[in-house]
Amino acid sequence: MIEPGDAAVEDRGTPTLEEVARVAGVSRSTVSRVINDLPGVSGRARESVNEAIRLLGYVPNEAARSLVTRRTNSIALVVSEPGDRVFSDPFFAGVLRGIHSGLAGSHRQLVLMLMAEDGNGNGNGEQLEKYLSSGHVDGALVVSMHGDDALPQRLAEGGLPVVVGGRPLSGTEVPYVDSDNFTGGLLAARHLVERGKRRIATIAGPADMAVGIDRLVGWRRGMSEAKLATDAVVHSDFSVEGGARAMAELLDRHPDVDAVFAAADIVAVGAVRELSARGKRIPDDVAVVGFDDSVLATSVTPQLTTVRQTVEEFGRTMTWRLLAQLAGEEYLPPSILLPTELVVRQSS
Amino acid sequence: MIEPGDAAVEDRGTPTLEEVARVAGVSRSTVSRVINDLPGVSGRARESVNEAIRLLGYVPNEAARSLVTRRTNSIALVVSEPGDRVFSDPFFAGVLRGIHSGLAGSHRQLVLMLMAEDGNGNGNGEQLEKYLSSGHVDGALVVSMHGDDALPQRLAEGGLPVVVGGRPLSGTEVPYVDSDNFTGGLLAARHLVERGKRRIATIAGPADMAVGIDRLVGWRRGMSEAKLATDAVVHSDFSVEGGARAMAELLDRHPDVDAVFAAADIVAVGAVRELSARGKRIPDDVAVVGFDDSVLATSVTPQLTTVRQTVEEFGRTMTWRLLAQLAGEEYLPPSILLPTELVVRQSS
DNA sequence: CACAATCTTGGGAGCGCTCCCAGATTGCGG
DNA sequence: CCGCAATCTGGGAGCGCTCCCAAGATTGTG
Repeated sequence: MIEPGDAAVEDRGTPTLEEVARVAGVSRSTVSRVINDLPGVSGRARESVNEAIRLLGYVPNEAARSLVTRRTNSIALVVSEPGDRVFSDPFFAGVLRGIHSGLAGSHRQLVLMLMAEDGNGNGNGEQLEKYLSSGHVDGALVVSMHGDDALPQRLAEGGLPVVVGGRPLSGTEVPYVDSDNFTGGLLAARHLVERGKRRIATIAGPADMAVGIDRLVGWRRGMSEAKLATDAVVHSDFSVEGGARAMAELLDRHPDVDAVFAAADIVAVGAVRELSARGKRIPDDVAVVGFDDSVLATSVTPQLTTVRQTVEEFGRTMTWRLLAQLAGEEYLPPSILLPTELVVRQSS
Repeated sequence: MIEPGDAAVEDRGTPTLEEVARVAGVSRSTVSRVINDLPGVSGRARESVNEAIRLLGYVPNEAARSLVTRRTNSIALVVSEPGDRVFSDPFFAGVLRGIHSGLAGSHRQLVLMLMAEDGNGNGNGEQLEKYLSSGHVDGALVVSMHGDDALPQRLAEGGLPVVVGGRPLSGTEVPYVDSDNFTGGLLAARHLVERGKRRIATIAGPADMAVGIDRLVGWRRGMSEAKLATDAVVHSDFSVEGGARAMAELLDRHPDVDAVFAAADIVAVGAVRELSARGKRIPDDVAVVGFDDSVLATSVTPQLTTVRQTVEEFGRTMTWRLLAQLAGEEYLPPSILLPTELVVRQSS
């Protein structure tokens, strides 16, 4: 029996593979095999190695390992937003939780990188790109790209496995994960039609983001199905104020509006506020449908009918896709759409 | 002049120090000196090395460097919350932004680690602790510890530089950064007294968090100064509903309350909602003061008088403290309190 | 019982870098 | 013109690990 205090065990700094080998009475190679769970080790050897590891509190030196394997066991999460907006967004919180849960058990670390501008228009994008493409991480998850930033494309071309969250605007080879925003918009429109509404407006998201476009297009499809006009459209950013402003504009331009599909719950909240301010009853005068099914949906009065997307699954799926690619799996889907579903509450 | 395409430059994979040396016509050592900005290199040598680096697109291999220097150039951000709550919290978003900005130019990466439980009560805390104390990161920032988790203490004892965000409940040697919550509470109380209020209540934060206790104690101090009673106290979690419930309880128990200091804006929002529901006018019947000066403060009606804490500075200060410690600076303050100030708006 | 096939094991080489030390070069006063 | 310090440069060793290959141990088979 080996005990701490044995001459063989005594030691100064962090234990190395070599010392584990000495204590276990085997060679470096054998210890390495045990650690990496490789075959070709007798039960006896395996046991004494594990015992020695426990005894010494040995933890492999990642740097040394990384140096030879050319893997870093870390992946980057690139967030290309000023930070404030993203991080206070419940959507992002859910995605992050999903990523974390998707990473559990994979023995990989998450390196967080914000793409920021320093106020002089100088971003850290170049530096970030260099870092990412230099083998510091095994892969990257990129979320909330606006417009058609070609960063993911360039990274992928540089040989780095990349998965994008949210459909990129410009067609690209880079795999992405997204909610089925089109179907979500479609469901919202159909639902409002079924409710007997005929003058259905929408407050769409930003016109330069796929998430805005896709939901709008889905809504249009639903309207066309019912042979209804699709002219009551206003774009807004994702904020309460934006939603309120957009609602006001809609009411001014189309006083006969009897329903509105807002591209996000937060926008719907603004719309509800404006409607209430104008004395419109919800849903009788104007029905409202949101998108996201975030906490907001159930914390306003009336509670929102909304299109649910499973944000946590979003993050988990991105992670899964990336890890699968890293593992060299074949026939992986280039992109993945996650289902959305309608949740009916009081506002419609 | 060296050109890409020269025989000396041609190459297969990622360039190494050695190749840069060859191209530049100097030795490994000289290149290393240039890269690490060490003295003792002639201008001529330095130039040709830089030229070669540019030419080859050389980026140092962090693993190799880390292996010998025993530094990783990365620090951990440990968040010990279920994730959802923290990440959707604007406070945390600001802190994260501050950390990021504090890290800018330091050439260090942020490794994000969530302390999560898997629903069976099994956390990843042990694994996380092992990882952190095994030299995978140079230091750690730990935020939102609840109660008196001894993780930071243990990490610090293990030799890892640690800075905690928010005063730990139990006394500890670990340096921390916090807002001056005591003074914040004091300012709020004094302000309400000055406004002529005499029956001033408080909705305090959780009794097991320093942030809750300190603000409460500050309020008590302010009340004592004015010789006012400090019995109208109710604790609440940081949520709108909690705030509303707490306000209801206060009104039931002390119908004569004419002012309330809420330990957070989000709680104040709940209080405002409850007050409005009961037909109380703000600030005439009951004045309200919040804490944080988050976006909430200005997005409710009436806009909140609140105690401002500079969240971004919070994160930046944590980072600074950690980096300074890593740099071996002496006479560093064990803990740092950031000033809070009163922002008067409509609710008081 | 000899020999092949299989399973285990150990040692060497080398990943790309930093750091130390010794050697080469230069400057300058005696 | 030499000596000695100051400046600059190069090579070796080694960080802790993985991976390859050869050698040893064990088992099976004619």
